[in-house]
Amino acid sequence: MALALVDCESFYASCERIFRPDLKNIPIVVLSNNDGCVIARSTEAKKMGIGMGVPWFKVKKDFLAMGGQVFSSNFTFYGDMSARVMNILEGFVPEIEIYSIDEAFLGLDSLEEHYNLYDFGCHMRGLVRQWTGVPVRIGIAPTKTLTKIALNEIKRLNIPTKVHQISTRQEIREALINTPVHEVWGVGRRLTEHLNKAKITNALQLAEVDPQHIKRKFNIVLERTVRELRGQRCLNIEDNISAKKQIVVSRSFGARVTDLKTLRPIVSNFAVRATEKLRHEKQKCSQVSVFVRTSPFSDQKPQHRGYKTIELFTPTNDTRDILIAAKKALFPIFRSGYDYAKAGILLSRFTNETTKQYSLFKDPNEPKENSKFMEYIDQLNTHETQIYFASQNTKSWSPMKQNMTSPKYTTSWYELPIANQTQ
DNA sequence: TCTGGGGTCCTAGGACCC
DNA sequence: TCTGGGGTCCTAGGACCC
Repeated sequence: MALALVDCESFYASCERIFRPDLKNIPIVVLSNNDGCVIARSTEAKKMGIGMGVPWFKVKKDFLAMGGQVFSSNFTFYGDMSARVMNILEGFVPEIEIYSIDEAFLGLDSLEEHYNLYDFGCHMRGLVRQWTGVPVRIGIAPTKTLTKIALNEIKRLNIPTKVHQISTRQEIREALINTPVHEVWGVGRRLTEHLNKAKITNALQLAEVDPQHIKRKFNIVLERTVRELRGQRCLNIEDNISAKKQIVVSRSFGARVTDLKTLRPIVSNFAVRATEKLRHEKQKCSQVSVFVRTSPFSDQKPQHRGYKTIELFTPTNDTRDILIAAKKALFPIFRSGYDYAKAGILLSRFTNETTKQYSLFKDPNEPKENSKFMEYIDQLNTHETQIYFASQNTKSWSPMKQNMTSPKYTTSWYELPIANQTQ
């Protein structure tokens, strides 16, 4: 029984380094949209004490003064590098679950009898590194929750190969003792508080509680975690990819928005993007929600959060329908006199694109279904937007600040890295 | 001055049924 | 004045993840 968890080391920061060898050993941070928070740090930046998720403005001065290098996020590039890494992993194993942009679980049960899994891991790591430049770490263990712990052990034990397997009772026990309970996968801030009160501070203590008891005192999710820590597999490799249940497009604004005239076109842009994603998933939705909110951090200013859901009688993935619904949802929740900092749209209640369930009460005046129309627009907009809807803001997709983005090295002909340039 | 975005799962409680 | 028992479905909100 063995699974592996492969995770890319400081993924975004590592990506920025791939075509910039001059950044080797230089501290790097990557920022969220609007250059708001730090969302990735290279090892050197972590050593400097830059925390995950800290507001950039709080650490900017010190970080730059110490010679750090900063990047705005370049998700087009990271997404492409991620796909390359996953593609390689897929070639090695029969079962893979792409868990996030920088992590994948691998099912190794059928390989166990043919290979030494540790050597297998080292081999994979080497090839991923050689073919993409991305450094990965690999944790091997009987359950998903334990693979996470195996990964953490790489750091604690300072394992140079960055591959670690825990499989014997003794190895697992040793790892659990050294894992603080808040580092266990599935144990967040709230649960840590409760567990600490019950004198449970490390993973071994958690593993030794009766799972039934945990279920009664907490919930079934934590019960599964306990069983997984004991080596009982509760979570399997889910290779049944995607089938999303909701799609969200939301952004914080670079500058506060106070009037509907500015806000409406922004929300329309979100709606257009969300519906593109929906068509890409080959789904239709029958719920459209819009939210707006002020900044929770400007606590002297009046606060407002608005949220409204519109039901559609007939499931759709036609941008025109979604735009109408978005407008219907936005108008009643918007209030003048507030400085809005963020807005977003959420599509939900999906049905498969091919099934047609018409409402008994379908409005006969609703536009006729014409999927070809959206298909043509998608084709025209594949690489850059050429066709806009009238209610969109065509000048800026969302009013964002973002000044330090690296080139789209691998996805744009105009931004390819140049080799052999004189230094 | 400046604080991300996109997801999942579970549960309690309300609405409704007979 | 007195007002059952058992069930399903849905949703908002909480907690967690990266």
